[in-house]
This record gives sequence, C-alpha cells and structure tokens, in this order.
Amino acid sequence: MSISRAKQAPQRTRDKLSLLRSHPLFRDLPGPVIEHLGSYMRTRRVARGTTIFSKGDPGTGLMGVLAGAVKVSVASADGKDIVLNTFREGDIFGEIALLDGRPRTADAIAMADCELIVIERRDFVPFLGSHPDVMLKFIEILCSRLRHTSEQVQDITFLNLPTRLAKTLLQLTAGEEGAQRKAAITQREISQMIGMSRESTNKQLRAWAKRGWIRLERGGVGVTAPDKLAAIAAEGFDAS
Amino acid sequence: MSISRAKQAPQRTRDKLSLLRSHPLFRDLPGPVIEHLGSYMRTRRVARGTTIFSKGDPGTGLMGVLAGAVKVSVASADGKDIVLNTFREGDIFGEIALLDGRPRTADAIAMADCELIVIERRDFVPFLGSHPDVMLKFIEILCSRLRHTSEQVQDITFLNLPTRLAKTLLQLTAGEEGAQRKAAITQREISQMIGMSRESTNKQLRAWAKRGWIRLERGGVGVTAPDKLAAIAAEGFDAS
DNA sequence: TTTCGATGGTGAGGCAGTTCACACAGCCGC
DNA sequence: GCGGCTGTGTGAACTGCCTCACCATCGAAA
Repeated sequence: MSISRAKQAPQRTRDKLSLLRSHPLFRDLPGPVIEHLGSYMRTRRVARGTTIFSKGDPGTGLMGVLAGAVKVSVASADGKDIVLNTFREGDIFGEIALLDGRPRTADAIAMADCELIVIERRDFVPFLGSHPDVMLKFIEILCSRLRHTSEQVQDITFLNLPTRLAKTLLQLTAGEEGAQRKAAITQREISQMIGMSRESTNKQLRAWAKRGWIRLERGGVGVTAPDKLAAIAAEGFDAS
Repeated sequence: MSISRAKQAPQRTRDKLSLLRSHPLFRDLPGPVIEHLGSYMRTRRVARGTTIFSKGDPGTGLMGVLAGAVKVSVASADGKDIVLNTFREGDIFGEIALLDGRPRTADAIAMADCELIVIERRDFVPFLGSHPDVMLKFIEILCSRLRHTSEQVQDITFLNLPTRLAKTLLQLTAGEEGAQRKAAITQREISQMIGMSRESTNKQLRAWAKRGWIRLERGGVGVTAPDKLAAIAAEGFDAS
C-alpha cells in the first residue's frame, strides 16, 4: 500500500515506435514515415536526479518520455529553484529549442529513473519542413504550453499558498481516481512547483494530514479527500 | 519637452498593406498573396481604455497594431490585474486563439488610442494551411512568447520590487536611447506589469526620482540614469 | 464653472511567508 | 552496521509587501 519508490527500475511499457504510433503528434502519419523517424531516434536511460539538459545548452533536439518523469526548472542566483513544467510517460518536451534553434532556457532533470527518446534537431527540422501537418500539431502544443505558463503567472500572482498547493496536489494525482490518488514526489519538489519555501509547504501539508485530507509518506503524498482540496482550490482560501 | 499624452489622435504612420509588406511574418510572400490577405483585413480604431477583446470570448482572429499600444491582462476575482504582455506599433497579438481556436484566456485593452487590423480566423486558417512558411514564422513567434512568459514566471518568483521595476522601466524606454528615454504609462499600469501594488510601486518610483535617476510626470516616466537602473536590475538589489 | 473620475502621494499597521536554526528519521553505499 | 545524505518536522524571529485610509491634483465632461 505504500507509494511506489521513484528509485525503482523504470518499466519499459512501450518502445520507441509504439510511442510514435500512439502519440497525437505522429499517429496520423503513414507507417513508412514513422519508421523513418524512428531510425533517427536514440533512446537514453537516465537515473533519478540526472540533469538531462541545462540552461544555456545549445538545443540539440526533441525529447520524449518513454518511462519515468521529468521536471523542467530554473535556478535563481541564490540557489532557489522553480519548476516550470513536469512531464511523464507519453509526453514530449524540449520542443522550444528544437523549433527555434536557440539555447535552452531551463534545466531538465529526471524526477525518477527515466527512459527517454531523443531526436536531433538536424534530423528533425528537415522532416518538419516537408510535413506541414506535423507543424500544425506543434503549433497546438506550443499554444497549450503558452496557456499553461500564463496560468502559472496568474496562479503565482493571485493565489496564496494553500490554494496553489491544493491545486497542485489535485493535478499531481489526477488520472488516479478512486481511493488510490497518490503521487511519488518530495515535498521540496512540491514547494518548487508552487514557488514557495519548503518549510511553509511542509506546514500546510501537515495541517491537512492532521485533518485526514491527505496522507504523507517519505517521498510521496496521497490525497484522501479530493473534494476538500478542490474546495480550497476554488474558493481561494482555507474555509475548513 | 513633456511626455506626449496618450490621448492624442493616433498617427497613421503606415497603412495595412505596408504593415504586411514590412512585417517579418509576411514580407517574404509574393505581392499578389499579400494583396489577397489585405483584402481580408479590416481596420478598427479604438480609444484608449477600450476593451478590444475579453477573456472567454471566442477567438475570432489575429490582431495587428498599426498605431498605439495594447496591453493583454487578466483580472483576479478581487479586482486585481496583471499584465501578461504589451504590444506596440508593428506587433501582432491574439495569435493563440487564432491558431488553436479556443477561447481567449485574457483581456486586451488599448493603452492609448489605437488603430488595429483584424484578420478573421475563418479567412486566415485556410490561408495558413497552404503556407507552411508562414506556419514556421508563427512557430517562431510562439516560441518567443513562451520564452517571454517563462521569464515572467522567473522574475515574479525570484526578483523583488526594485529589481522588477528597474527592469520594466528599461524595457519600456528601450529603443529611445539618448537623453529622451521616456514612456507614456500610468503608475497603476506599471504596477500591474510587475505584479505589485500601486502604492509600493509609487514609493519606489519616488525614491528614484528623488535621487534624480528618473523623472515623473502625470501619465509618464522618463529614465535619466539608465545605468543606475541597469545595475539594480542586474544585482537584484538596490545597491545605491 | 463645477463636478467628478482618474491619477499620484503618503503613512500606519498587519500578516503571509521567509529565513534560520535546529532535530530526527529512513535509506544507501561501503 | 556505520557514516552520511536526503527527506521531513518545527518554532522563533524577521520582513517585504499589502491593505487601508486618507488627501491633492489634473483633466475632461457636464
């Protein structure tokens, strides 16, 4: 019943080609094109904590998550971190540097042991030029990223700690409806996602755990009363 | 010598077709195509303070600024506003809703009397489908928007009031090098751009005005010591 | 000319969240 | 089985910024 440890060996639930075939970006492409693309892809296994790429790196290519989870974050001068986005199995990331060829503006770090696929820019850009339908898919992705990031700006400026935390916990455990809504994540990572200090985050989590709304374990959180958290996320304050 | 009032009639410095011909998005297109596009465009004059579109509106199309300035902002439940982006002559905006067809996620408001061009989505999307080179340009725009917005996230989480204010003042007055670095903007709008209260913003501005680094007028700011502000923007604190 | 909304200016007081200083538990590698 | 690192728990002190409550001024509209 305990939250599965992130340090487990990643399960290879799907291979390169099956990711391509099932991914919305590529699934409408004819079979030979997919195999062609697949021949350009490398896979890369990284352990939890590994830096996949760093801010300032030349953007070498597009990354996809076969297994595991990745966070994209930036560090401030005095060592604080803020998480801009997280990606899990089936997601792709790093498309900005892929598309505009400029240096990466953030770090990507494995939150768990991961298996990734990589397509180099020099291979992908020519392909893209001859596939306007794929360009359209990328435009959609960029638009949704933009909507996500501006929502983050709003959350940071308008919402207080409990509200942001409730919202984030629900997002983290979404897709696991039922009694088993849990996420394998450290409290420090949660605090970086909501842009607050680890200490403040911990205190709020404890308060909710004491009320029985969530369960805390080392390296994980389980949400037992999603309705309570949803109320806080909606109301903007802790109307317990 | 005073800062020009925003309420002046907008100067029509360029017409629709000349905007198209000189804009990076379209300037590589053949003449007939530009004229074709031009036939789909309407122009729209709006007075300062006018809401150009609102959050939740169906995204009807792409907007371009022929003259004036526009801010894109969102309001919180309790009446606070945060500015996500500003646009001036030659810029285009509203491309997210244009491209993905979903509702607008923010309000657009004229910061000065404006002359705008509008291209309807129903006219533009078919055109886009047959012009992959324009799609690529849009991809570039989206990427730069994304870089801008994530920088905003970083600024909000890492920087304090003086730093953000200095940075914003420099940006507002960039492009006007020399003795005449000034911007026509209210202090309330500045405070919304940096995500701080009007009062705090005013106090910091006054402090700098007292030191002679900036000049304050009703509805405008002039930067007289850009180097001092640049130092604050870089150091992250007010090392006067 | 009067009125009224929008803009700018200012101080007192409060509070959400940070910072710092710890303590303690699990887990990993050797 | 022993360090050492990572993750968690907790309180006290501090502080940057907000909120509130004003007032003054300007410009435009009535």
